[in-house]
Amino acid sequence: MSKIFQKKETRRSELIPVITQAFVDLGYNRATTAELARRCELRENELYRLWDSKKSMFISAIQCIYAGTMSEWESLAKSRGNESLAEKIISYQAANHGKAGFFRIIFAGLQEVNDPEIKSALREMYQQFHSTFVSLILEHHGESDAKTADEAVAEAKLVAWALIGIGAIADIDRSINLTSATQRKRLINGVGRDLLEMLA
Amino acid sequence: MSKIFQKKETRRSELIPVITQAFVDLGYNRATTAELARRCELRENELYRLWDSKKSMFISAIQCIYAGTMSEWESLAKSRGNESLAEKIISYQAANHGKAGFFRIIFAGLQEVNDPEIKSALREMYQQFHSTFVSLILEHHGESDAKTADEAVAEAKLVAWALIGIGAIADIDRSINLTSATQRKRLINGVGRDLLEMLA
DNA sequence: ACAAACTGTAAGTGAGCACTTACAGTTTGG
DNA sequence: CCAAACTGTAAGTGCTCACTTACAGTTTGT
Repeated sequence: MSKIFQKKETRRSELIPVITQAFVDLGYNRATTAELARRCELRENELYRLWDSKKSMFISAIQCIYAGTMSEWESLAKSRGNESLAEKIISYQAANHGKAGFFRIIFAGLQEVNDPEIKSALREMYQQFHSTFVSLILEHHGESDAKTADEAVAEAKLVAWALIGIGAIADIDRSINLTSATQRKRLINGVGRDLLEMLA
Repeated sequence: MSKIFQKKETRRSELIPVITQAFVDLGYNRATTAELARRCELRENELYRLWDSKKSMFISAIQCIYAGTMSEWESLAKSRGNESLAEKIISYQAANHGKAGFFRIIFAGLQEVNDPEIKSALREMYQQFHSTFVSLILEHHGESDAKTADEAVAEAKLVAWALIGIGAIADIDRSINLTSATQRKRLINGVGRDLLEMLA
Protein backbone atom coordinates (compact mmCIF):
# COMPACT_ATOMS: atom_id res chain seq x y z
CA MET A 1 0.00 0.00 0.00
CA SER A 2 2.65 2.45 1.06
CA LYS A 3 4.86 1.31 -1.76
CA ILE A 4 2.22 2.09 -4.35
CA PHE A 5 1.73 5.52 -2.89
CA GLN A 6 5.44 6.15 -3.05
CA LYS A 7 5.52 5.10 -6.63
CA LYS A 8 2.83 7.63 -7.41
CA GLU A 9 4.87 10.32 -5.70
CA THR A 10 7.93 9.25 -7.65
CA ARG A 11 6.09 9.55 -10.92
CA ARG A 12 4.75 12.94 -9.98
CA SER A 13 8.20 14.22 -9.16
CA GLU A 14 9.51 12.89 -12.46
CA LEU A 15 6.78 14.63 -14.40
CA ILE A 16 6.65 17.96 -12.57
CA PRO A 17 9.69 19.41 -14.35
CA VAL A 18 8.18 18.57 -17.73
CA ILE A 19 4.85 20.12 -16.80
CA THR A 20 6.55 23.16 -15.32
CA GLN A 21 8.48 23.74 -18.51
CA ALA A 22 5.26 23.55 -20.50
CA PHE A 23 3.64 26.22 -18.34
CA VAL A 24 6.75 28.37 -18.63
CA ASP A 25 6.82 28.01 -22.40
CA LEU A 26 3.14 28.39 -23.08
CA GLY A 27 1.40 30.04 -20.16
CA TYR A 28 -1.64 28.55 -18.49
CA ASN A 29 -4.23 28.33 -21.24
CA ARG A 30 -2.00 27.39 -24.12
CA ALA A 31 -0.53 24.59 -22.02
CA THR A 32 -3.56 22.41 -22.67
CA THR A 33 -4.01 19.10 -20.91
CA ALA A 34 -3.48 17.41 -24.27
CA GLU A 35 -0.16 19.20 -24.68
CA LEU A 36 0.92 18.39 -21.13
CA ALA A 37 0.13 14.73 -21.73
CA ARG A 38 2.02 14.78 -25.02
CA ARG A 39 5.11 16.23 -23.37
CA CYS A 40 4.89 13.72 -20.54
CA GLU A 41 4.45 10.96 -23.11
CA LEU A 42 1.27 9.62 -21.64
CA ARG A 43 -2.50 10.08 -21.92
CA GLU A 44 -4.58 12.79 -20.37
CA ASN A 45 -6.37 10.50 -17.96
CA GLU A 46 -3.06 9.23 -16.67
CA LEU A 47 -2.22 12.80 -15.71
CA TYR A 48 -5.54 12.98 -13.94
CA ARG A 49 -4.63 9.93 -11.93
CA LEU A 50 -1.67 11.86 -10.54
CA TRP A 51 -3.25 15.31 -10.16
CA ASP A 52 -6.91 15.98 -9.67
CA SER A 53 -7.05 19.05 -11.88
CA LYS A 54 -5.02 21.23 -14.20
CA LYS A 55 -5.04 23.87 -11.50
CA SER A 56 -3.26 21.56 -9.08
CA MET A 57 -0.68 20.77 -11.76
CA PHE A 58 -0.06 24.48 -12.06
CA ILE A 59 0.36 24.87 -8.31
CA SER A 60 2.85 22.00 -8.35
CA ALA A 61 4.68 23.87 -11.10
CA ILE A 62 4.86 27.03 -9.02
CA GLN A 63 6.41 25.08 -6.17
CA CYS A 64 8.79 23.39 -8.59
CA ILE A 65 10.02 26.74 -9.88
CA TYR A 66 10.59 28.00 -6.38
CA ALA A 67 12.42 24.91 -5.22
CA GLY A 68 14.53 24.82 -8.37
CA THR A 69 15.61 28.42 -8.03
CA MET A 70 16.48 27.96 -4.39
CA SER A 71 18.61 24.92 -5.03
CA GLU A 72 20.43 26.75 -7.82
CA TRP A 73 21.22 29.56 -5.42
CA GLU A 74 22.39 27.15 -2.81
CA SER A 75 24.92 25.68 -5.17
CA LEU A 76 26.02 29.21 -6.06
CA ALA A 77 26.55 29.85 -2.36
CA LYS A 78 28.90 26.89 -2.21
CA SER A 79 30.83 27.99 -5.29
CA ARG A 80 34.04 29.87 -4.64
CA GLY A 81 34.86 33.43 -5.51
CA ASN A 82 35.17 36.45 -3.26
CA GLU A 83 31.91 38.02 -4.37
CA SER A 84 28.94 38.07 -2.07
CA LEU A 85 26.15 35.60 -2.82
CA ALA A 86 23.98 38.48 -4.00
CA GLU A 87 26.59 39.38 -6.58
CA LYS A 88 26.95 35.80 -7.65
CA ILE A 89 23.23 35.52 -8.16
CA ILE A 90 23.09 38.67 -10.23
CA SER A 91 25.90 37.41 -12.44
CA TYR A 92 24.20 34.06 -12.73
CA GLN A 93 20.86 35.60 -13.63
CA ALA A 94 22.56 37.81 -16.19
CA ALA A 95 24.10 34.76 -17.80
CA ASN A 96 20.95 32.62 -17.67
CA HIS A 97 18.15 35.16 -17.83
CA GLY A 98 14.74 33.71 -18.13
CA LYS A 99 15.84 30.11 -17.94
CA ALA A 100 13.86 29.53 -14.82
CA GLY A 101 10.84 31.27 -16.23
CA PHE A 102 10.16 32.67 -12.84
CA PHE A 103 8.31 35.65 -14.14
CA ARG A 104 6.46 34.10 -16.98
CA ILE A 105 4.73 31.72 -14.66
CA ILE A 106 3.76 34.62 -12.44
CA PHE A 107 2.21 36.46 -15.32
CA ALA A 108 0.38 33.38 -16.40
CA GLY A 109 -0.96 32.76 -12.95
CA LEU A 110 -2.06 36.32 -12.50
CA GLN A 111 -3.66 37.16 -15.75
CA GLU A 112 -4.93 33.97 -17.24
CA VAL A 113 -6.63 32.54 -14.23
CA ASN A 114 -8.30 34.39 -11.45
CA ASP A 115 -8.23 31.83 -8.76
CA PRO A 116 -7.71 32.56 -5.06
CA GLU A 117 -5.76 29.35 -4.51
CA ILE A 118 -3.35 30.14 -7.32
CA LYS A 119 -2.99 33.74 -6.21
CA SER A 120 -2.08 32.73 -2.71
CA ALA A 121 0.38 30.11 -3.96
CA LEU A 122 2.03 32.81 -6.05
CA ARG A 123 1.99 35.30 -3.25
CA GLU A 124 3.62 32.85 -0.91
CA MET A 125 6.35 32.02 -3.39
CA TYR A 126 7.00 35.61 -4.22
CA GLN A 127 7.23 36.66 -0.62
CA GLN A 128 9.63 33.88 0.25
CA PHE A 129 11.71 34.78 -2.75
CA HIS A 130 11.68 38.44 -1.78
CA SER A 131 12.62 37.86 1.83
CA THR A 132 15.50 35.64 0.77
CA PHE A 133 16.66 38.45 -1.45
CA VAL A 134 16.40 40.95 1.40
CA SER A 135 18.66 38.79 3.57
CA LEU A 136 21.13 38.48 0.73
CA ILE A 137 21.24 42.24 0.27
CA LEU A 138 21.77 42.88 3.96
CA GLU A 139 24.43 40.19 4.07
CA HIS A 140 26.14 41.77 1.07
CA HIS A 141 26.45 45.03 2.97
CA GLY A 142 27.66 43.40 6.14
CA GLU A 143 26.70 44.26 9.68
CA SER A 144 28.48 47.55 10.14
CA ASP A 145 26.64 50.41 8.52
CA ALA A 146 25.95 54.05 9.24
CA LYS A 147 22.20 53.66 9.49
CA THR A 148 20.11 51.71 11.93
CA ALA A 149 19.10 48.14 11.25
CA ASP A 150 15.47 49.10 10.67
CA GLU A 151 16.30 51.66 8.04
CA ALA A 152 18.63 49.26 6.30
CA VAL A 153 15.97 46.58 6.19
CA ALA A 154 13.37 48.97 4.80
CA GLU A 155 15.72 50.06 2.06
CA ALA A 156 16.80 46.53 1.30
CA LYS A 157 13.17 45.57 0.82
CA LEU A 158 12.72 48.21 -1.84
CA VAL A 159 15.93 47.23 -3.55
CA ALA A 160 14.83 43.61 -3.55
CA TRP A 161 11.59 44.50 -5.32
CA ALA A 162 13.52 46.57 -7.79
CA LEU A 163 15.82 43.66 -8.55
CA ILE A 164 12.81 41.44 -9.10
CA GLY A 165 11.46 44.11 -11.42
CA ILE A 166 14.64 44.06 -13.45
CA GLY A 167 14.28 40.32 -13.78
CA ALA A 168 10.71 40.75 -14.92
CA ILE A 169 11.54 43.23 -17.61
CA ALA A 170 14.46 41.12 -18.79
CA ASP A 171 12.04 38.22 -19.19
CA ILE A 172 9.58 40.34 -21.15
CA ASP A 173 12.42 41.62 -23.26
CA ARG A 174 13.53 38.13 -24.05
CA SER A 175 10.11 36.86 -24.94
CA ILE A 176 9.41 39.52 -27.54
CA ASN A 177 13.01 39.96 -28.66
CA LEU A 178 12.94 43.59 -27.76
CA THR A 179 16.66 44.20 -27.51
CA SER A 180 19.46 41.67 -27.55
CA ALA A 181 20.92 39.07 -25.26
CA THR A 182 23.99 41.21 -24.66
CA GLN A 183 21.97 44.24 -23.73
CA ARG A 184 19.82 42.18 -21.41
CA LYS A 185 22.97 40.92 -19.76
CA ARG A 186 24.23 44.46 -19.35
CA LEU A 187 20.90 45.47 -17.87
CA ILE A 188 20.94 42.83 -15.18
CA ASN A 189 24.63 43.07 -14.44
CA GLY A 190 24.88 46.84 -14.64
CA VAL A 191 21.71 48.10 -13.07
CA GLY A 192 21.46 45.07 -10.79
CA ARG A 193 24.84 45.76 -9.22
CA ASP A 194 24.14 49.46 -8.94
CA LEU A 195 20.89 48.70 -7.17
CA LEU A 196 22.71 46.40 -4.82
CA GLU A 197 25.05 49.19 -3.79
CA MET A 198 22.24 51.67 -3.54
CA LEU A 199 21.46 51.87 0.12
CA ALA A 200 21.60 55.64 0.04
CA MET B 1 -21.27 57.21 -47.75
CA SER B 2 -18.42 58.98 -46.05
CA LYS B 3 -20.76 60.01 -43.26
CA ILE B 4 -21.61 56.41 -42.50
CA PHE B 5 -17.94 55.50 -42.38
CA GLN B 6 -17.28 58.36 -40.02
CA LYS B 7 -20.07 57.24 -37.79
CA LYS B 8 -18.52 53.78 -37.63
CA GLU B 9 -15.21 55.33 -36.65
CA THR B 10 -16.94 57.41 -34.01
CA ARG B 11 -18.53 54.35 -32.49
CA ARG B 12 -15.25 52.50 -32.51
CA SER B 13 -13.51 55.32 -30.71
CA GLU B 14 -16.29 55.43 -28.13
CA LEU B 15 -16.03 51.71 -27.48
CA ILE B 16 -12.26 51.29 -27.50
CA PRO B 17 -11.78 52.57 -23.93
CA VAL B 18 -14.38 50.13 -22.65
CA ILE B 19 -12.79 47.24 -24.49
CA THR B 20 -9.34 48.27 -23.36
CA GLN B 21 -10.41 48.32 -19.76
CA ALA B 22 -11.85 44.84 -20.13
CA PHE B 23 -8.54 43.51 -21.48
CA VAL B 24 -6.67 45.28 -18.68
CA ASP B 25 -8.98 43.83 -16.03
CA LEU B 26 -9.26 40.33 -17.37
CA GLY B 27 -6.42 39.58 -19.76
CA TYR B 28 -6.99 38.24 -23.24
CA ASN B 29 -8.82 34.98 -22.73
CA ARG B 30 -10.99 35.91 -19.80
CA ALA B 31 -12.14 38.97 -21.73
CA THR B 32 -14.52 36.87 -23.80
CA THR B 33 -16.41 38.36 -26.70
CA ALA B 34 -19.59 37.92 -24.67
CA GLU B 35 -18.07 39.93 -21.83
CA LEU B 36 -16.81 42.63 -24.18
CA ALA B 37 -20.27 42.95 -25.70
CA ARG B 38 -21.85 43.10 -22.27
CA ARG B 39 -19.55 45.91 -21.17
CA CYS B 40 -20.20 47.78 -24.40
CA GLU B 41 -23.92 47.22 -23.92
CA LEU B 42 -24.47 45.65 -27.29
CA ARG B 43 -24.46 42.22 -28.94
CA GLU B 44 -21.49 40.24 -30.06
CA ASN B 45 -22.28 40.54 -33.75
CA GLU B 46 -22.43 44.29 -33.43
CA LEU B 47 -18.87 44.23 -32.17
CA TYR B 48 -17.98 42.13 -35.19
CA ARG B 49 -19.42 44.79 -37.45
CA LEU B 50 -16.87 47.23 -36.03
CA TRP B 51 -13.86 44.92 -35.74
CA ASP B 52 -13.27 41.84 -37.79
CA SER B 53 -11.86 39.74 -34.96
CA LYS B 54 -11.12 39.73 -31.28
CA LYS B 55 -7.46 39.99 -32.14
CA SER B 56 -8.00 43.30 -33.90
CA MET B 57 -9.92 44.55 -30.88
CA PHE B 58 -6.91 43.70 -28.79
CA ILE B 59 -4.56 45.52 -31.13
CA SER B 60 -6.82 48.57 -30.93
CA ALA B 61 -6.61 48.29 -27.16
CA ILE B 62 -2.82 48.27 -27.27
CA GLN B 63 -2.83 51.44 -29.31
CA CYS B 64 -5.38 52.97 -26.97
CA ILE B 65 -3.17 52.33 -23.96
CA TYR B 66 -0.18 53.85 -25.67
CA ALA B 67 -2.06 56.94 -26.84
CA GLY B 68 -3.66 57.41 -23.44
CA THR B 69 -0.36 57.21 -21.59
CA MET B 70 1.26 59.64 -23.98
CA SER B 71 -1.48 62.20 -23.62
CA GLU B 72 -1.30 61.92 -19.84
CA TRP B 73 2.40 62.63 -20.01
CA GLU B 74 1.86 65.56 -22.29
CA SER B 75 -0.46 67.18 -19.82
CA LEU B 76 2.12 66.51 -17.11
CA ALA B 77 4.67 68.31 -19.26
CA LYS B 78 2.43 71.34 -19.34
CA SER B 79 1.83 71.29 -15.60
CA ARG B 80 4.00 73.61 -13.57
CA GLY B 81 6.59 72.74 -10.99
CA ASN B 82 10.35 72.93 -11.18
CA GLU B 83 10.86 69.20 -11.48
CA SER B 84 11.93 67.65 -14.74
CA LEU B 85 9.24 65.84 -16.72
CA ALA B 86 10.89 62.54 -15.82
CA GLU B 87 10.45 63.32 -12.15
CA LYS B 88 6.87 64.40 -12.68
CA ILE B 89 6.11 61.13 -14.43
CA ILE B 90 7.65 59.11 -11.65
CA SER B 91 5.58 60.96 -9.05
CA TYR B 92 2.50 60.54 -11.17
CA GLN B 93 3.08 56.82 -11.65
CA ALA B 94 3.69 56.43 -7.94
CA ALA B 95 0.36 58.07 -7.22
CA ASN B 96 -1.59 56.23 -9.90
CA HIS B 97 0.27 52.94 -10.22
CA GLY B 98 -1.36 50.43 -12.45
CA LYS B 99 -4.21 52.65 -13.53
CA ALA B 100 -3.16 52.52 -17.13
CA GLY B 101 -2.66 48.82 -17.01
CA PHE B 102 0.31 49.22 -19.25
CA PHE B 103 2.01 46.12 -18.03
CA ARG B 104 -0.95 43.88 -17.60
CA ILE B 105 -1.83 44.18 -21.24
CA ILE B 106 1.72 43.37 -22.16
CA PHE B 107 1.64 40.23 -20.12
CA ALA B 108 -1.67 39.26 -21.59
CA GLY B 109 -0.44 39.79 -25.12
CA LEU B 110 2.73 37.88 -24.53
CA GLN B 111 1.61 34.88 -22.65
CA GLU B 112 -1.94 34.21 -23.62
CA VAL B 113 -1.68 34.55 -27.34
CA ASN B 114 1.24 33.71 -29.51
CA ASP B 115 0.50 35.77 -32.52
CA PRO B 116 3.13 37.54 -34.61
CA GLU B 117 0.86 40.50 -35.31
CA ILE B 118 0.17 41.05 -31.62
CA LYS B 119 3.80 40.59 -30.71
CA SER B 120 4.91 43.19 -33.18
CA ALA B 121 2.21 45.62 -32.06
CA LEU B 122 3.47 45.19 -28.52
CA ARG B 123 7.07 45.48 -29.50
CA GLU B 124 6.39 48.68 -31.36
CA MET B 125 4.53 50.20 -28.45
CA TYR B 126 7.15 49.18 -25.98
CA GLN B 127 10.00 50.53 -28.03
CA GLN B 128 8.30 53.87 -28.53
CA PHE B 129 7.60 54.01 -24.85
CA HIS B 130 11.18 53.16 -24.03
CA SER B 131 12.70 55.68 -26.41
CA THR B 132 10.45 58.39 -25.02
CA PHE B 133 11.73 57.49 -21.60
CA VAL B 134 15.34 57.62 -22.76
CA SER B 135 14.84 61.16 -24.05
CA LEU B 136 13.24 62.15 -20.78
CA ILE B 137 16.15 60.77 -18.79
CA LEU B 138 18.71 62.56 -20.94
CA GLU B 139 16.68 65.73 -20.71
CA HIS B 140 16.54 65.37 -16.96
CA HIS B 141 20.32 65.33 -16.80
CA GLY B 142 20.75 68.27 -19.13
CA GLU B 143 23.33 68.63 -21.86
CA SER B 144 26.47 69.17 -19.84
CA ASP B 145 27.87 65.97 -18.47
CA ALA B 146 31.27 64.48 -17.87
CA LYS B 147 30.82 61.56 -20.19
CA THR B 148 30.33 61.47 -23.96
CA ALA B 149 26.87 61.57 -25.47
CA ASP B 150 27.09 57.96 -26.63
CA GLU B 151 27.91 56.69 -23.18
CA ALA B 152 25.11 58.73 -21.67
CA VAL B 153 22.60 57.35 -24.15
CA ALA B 154 23.70 53.79 -23.52
CA GLU B 155 23.30 54.22 -19.78
CA ALA B 156 20.00 56.03 -20.14
CA LYS B 157 18.67 53.09 -22.14
CA LEU B 158 19.46 50.71 -19.32
CA VAL B 159 17.94 53.01 -16.75
CA ALA B 160 14.81 53.32 -18.87
CA TRP B 161 14.39 49.54 -18.94
CA ALA B 162 14.97 49.42 -15.22
CA LEU B 163 12.25 52.02 -14.65
CA ILE B 164 9.87 50.01 -16.80
CA GLY B 165 10.80 47.00 -14.69
CA ILE B 166 9.87 48.85 -11.52
CA GLY B 167 6.52 49.66 -13.06
CA ALA B 168 6.03 46.03 -13.96
CA ILE B 169 6.73 44.76 -10.49
CA ALA B 170 4.51 47.44 -8.97
CA ASP B 171 1.71 46.20 -11.19
CA ILE B 172 2.27 42.59 -10.16
CA ASP B 173 2.42 43.69 -6.57
CA ARG B 174 -0.88 45.44 -6.87
CA SER B 175 -2.66 42.61 -8.57
CA ILE B 176 -1.83 40.03 -5.93
CA ASN B 177 -1.80 42.45 -2.99
CA LEU B 178 1.73 41.55 -2.19
CA THR B 179 2.63 44.56 -0.11
CA SER B 180 0.66 47.77 0.37
CA ALA B 181 -0.20 50.84 -1.61
CA THR B 182 2.15 52.95 0.48
CA GLN B 183 5.04 50.61 0.00
CA ARG B 184 4.40 50.49 -3.72
CA LYS B 185 4.45 54.24 -3.79
CA ARG B 186 7.72 54.30 -1.93
CA LEU B 187 9.14 51.76 -4.35
CA ILE B 188 8.36 53.81 -7.40
CA ASN B 189 9.23 57.16 -5.87
CA GLY B 190 12.31 56.01 -4.01
CA VAL B 191 13.99 53.58 -6.33
CA GLY B 192 12.63 55.36 -9.40
CA ARG B 193 14.30 58.60 -8.47
CA ASP B 194 17.52 56.90 -7.48
CA LEU B 195 17.60 55.15 -10.82
CA LEU B 196 17.04 58.45 -12.54
CA GLU B 197 20.12 59.90 -10.88
CA MET B 198 22.13 56.81 -11.50
CA LEU B 199 24.23 57.59 -14.54
CA ALA B 200 27.37 56.37 -12.83
C1' DA C 1 -2.04 -18.63 -8.28
C1' DC C 2 -5.33 -15.31 -7.77
C1' DA C 3 -7.62 -11.25 -6.48
C1' DA C 4 -6.81 -6.44 -5.93
C1' DA C 5 -4.59 -2.58 -7.45
C1' DC C 6 -2.24 -0.26 -11.11
C1' DT C 7 -1.12 1.12 -16.15
C1' DG C 8 -2.13 1.86 -21.01
C1' DT C 9 -5.35 2.91 -24.90
C1' DA C 10 -9.32 4.80 -26.92
C1' DA C 11 -13.38 7.06 -27.07
C1' DG C 12 -16.38 10.19 -25.31
C1' DT C 13 -19.04 14.41 -22.78
C1' DG C 14 -20.62 18.74 -21.82
C1' DA C 15 -19.43 23.41 -21.43
C1' DG C 16 -17.59 27.61 -23.27
C1' DC C 17 -15.67 30.01 -26.89
C1' DA C 18 -14.98 32.99 -31.31
C1' DC C 19 -17.56 33.95 -34.83
C1' DT C 20 -21.94 33.70 -38.12
C1' DT C 21 -26.61 33.87 -40.04
C1' DA C 22 -31.31 35.34 -40.35
C1' DC C 23 -34.43 38.67 -40.00
C1' DA C 24 -37.32 42.53 -38.40
C1' DG C 25 -37.10 47.47 -37.46
C1' DT C 26 -34.95 52.04 -38.40
C1' DT C 27 -32.45 55.68 -40.69
C1' DT C 28 -30.98 58.09 -44.73
C1' DG C 29 -30.11 59.94 -49.47
C1' DG C 30 -32.03 61.07 -53.84
C1' DC D 1 -41.37 57.86 -50.70
C1' DC D 2 -38.81 54.11 -51.55
C1' DA D 3 -34.72 51.52 -51.94
C1' DA D 4 -30.35 50.89 -49.89
C1' DA D 5 -27.71 50.86 -45.93
C1' DC D 6 -27.57 50.48 -40.96
C1' DT D 7 -29.00 48.79 -36.11
C1' DG D 8 -30.98 45.58 -32.79
C1' DT D 9 -32.34 40.85 -31.30
C1' DA D 10 -32.04 36.00 -31.26
C1' DA D 11 -30.43 31.76 -32.38
C1' DG D 12 -27.02 28.91 -33.94
C1' DT D 13 -22.27 26.52 -35.61
C1' DG D 14 -18.27 24.21 -35.24
C1' DC D 15 -14.37 23.81 -32.54
C1' DT D 16 -11.42 23.24 -28.50
C1' DC D 17 -10.86 22.27 -23.90
C1' DA D 18 -10.86 20.19 -19.14
C1' DC D 19 -12.20 16.23 -17.50
C1' DT D 20 -14.48 11.25 -17.61
C1' DT D 21 -15.66 6.43 -18.62
C1' DA D 22 -14.86 1.83 -20.23
C1' DC D 23 -12.05 -1.76 -20.69
C1' DA D 24 -8.08 -4.79 -21.65
C1' DG D 25 -3.36 -5.83 -20.04
C1' DT D 26 0.10 -5.94 -16.30
C1' DT D 27 2.04 -5.91 -11.40
C1' DT D 28 1.93 -7.04 -6.85
C1' DG D 29 1.12 -8.94 -2.15
C1' DT D 30 -0.05 -13.05 0.02
